[in-house]
Amino acid sequence: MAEGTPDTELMEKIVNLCKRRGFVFQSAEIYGGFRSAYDYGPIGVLLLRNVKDAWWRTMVQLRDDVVGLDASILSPPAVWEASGHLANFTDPLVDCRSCGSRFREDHLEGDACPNCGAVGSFTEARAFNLMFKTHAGPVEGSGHEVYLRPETAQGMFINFTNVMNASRKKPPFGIAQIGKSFRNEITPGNFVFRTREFEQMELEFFVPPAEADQWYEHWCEARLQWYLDHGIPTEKLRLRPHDADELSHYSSGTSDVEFLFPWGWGELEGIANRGNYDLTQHATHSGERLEYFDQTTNEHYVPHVIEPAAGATRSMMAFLLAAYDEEEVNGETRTVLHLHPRLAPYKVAVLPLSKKDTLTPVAREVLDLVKGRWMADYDETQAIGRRYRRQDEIGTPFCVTVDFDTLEDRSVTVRDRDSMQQDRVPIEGLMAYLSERLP
RNA sequence: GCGGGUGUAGUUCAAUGGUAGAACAUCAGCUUCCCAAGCUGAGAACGAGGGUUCGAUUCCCUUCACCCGCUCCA
Repeated sequence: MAEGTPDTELMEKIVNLCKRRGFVFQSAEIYGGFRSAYDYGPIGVLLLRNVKDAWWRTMVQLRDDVVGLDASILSPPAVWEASGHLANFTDPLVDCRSCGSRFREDHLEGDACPNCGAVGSFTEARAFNLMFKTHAGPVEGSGHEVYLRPETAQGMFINFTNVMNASRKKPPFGIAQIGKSFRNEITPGNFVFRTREFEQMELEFFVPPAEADQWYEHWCEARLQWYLDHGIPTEKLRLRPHDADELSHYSSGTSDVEFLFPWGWGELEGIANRGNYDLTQHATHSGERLEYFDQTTNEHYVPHVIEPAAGATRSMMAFLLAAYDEEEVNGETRTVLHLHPRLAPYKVAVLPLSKKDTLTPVAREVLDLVKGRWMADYDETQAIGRRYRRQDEIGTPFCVTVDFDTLEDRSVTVRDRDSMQQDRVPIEGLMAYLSERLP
């Protein structure tokens, strides 16, 4: 597929699969649907959770210099005044009175409408703030306004000293958070790629100012590698440094991790060198000192921040797209998700060869054995081949089949999703067999 | 929000101003059944609201949603 040519066929297949098998549903579908909101079904919630768990494992569990946080979604205006979001997180929009087209004022060059060519036809610019505003308490009015956070990052900044004191960490160290954020996007779209309610996986990594550049490089490499390690092929992934005129108001350097979606390259994650902007802003506005005192040099300093900020929901979509495959098997098409085992919704499916009562007790015994350790599915309806296909379609790495020989030899057939190879394994050795092959 | 397109079972498609068909999928039954097998049977749809009409899934209006552009950035 040539770059820039939308592969709508693949997109439709993924959207259908999501609906059919229970990954993703349109929100409020029975009421005609609610724009830009999606519900994650029985399989989708597992996949999304596995993406988040994989991130947390890499970023928190396996590091001794990162701790976690779960900050509130509702927050007072002061936070967003300090962060700059009230002033800067807006799009100045103008309409052309002549043809009705709408543009961002800061993207226009000159006074003539790019659409119809009318000169001087623009309305006054209206500031469109992307933050959702609501009211706390019983009285609606100014003074009771609160915002839904448009990013999780500010939670880490305003808890900087709390976390540092409680965890006894010192720079370089990071605070990680996974959670929902909300942006009143003018134009959501591309399925779950851009939605008004979405989930982020963010790290704020606080470093001595002199080390900022090297940590920025570190995180760019580390984050790119994370996607490769979890199954995104190298030709569909790239790191793209921002041009100077693309940089956010706070950033002195930003690179995006981008995935080649069916409609073109799209951002999965932004890694930003934010300098000391955030801590300085909050220190100024709150009057609190947000600094670190280095005992070895006897100096106070405001740490610089490197921020890898990833989208959980759009990453999930990227993993789905990358894993999707159709293979010819005996003249039939096999739809299979080659998901990384860590991300697969179910790790194991237990399939009694026949629905006959004689096999059910053993099959249940095997299921009970496995499900204490891994998410497992159980399927006994219709032909065995069909059941293999069902599991292939949702990316289950291993199918365990209980047959009539099992009653005699206490062994089961374990079938590998990718190679379609089968091994005969004693039930007593099944957990050890699977442990060698599953995370 | 603007321009263009599209809304019919779970999915993909038919047909029609007068009782909406199919395929695949799903469910039940039969089959000692290891790669979407076969046979029998079942459930299941005109996005929502209004109008025109004796009668609207079909024509008109409104609305909601999706897709393609403008835009956006996790």
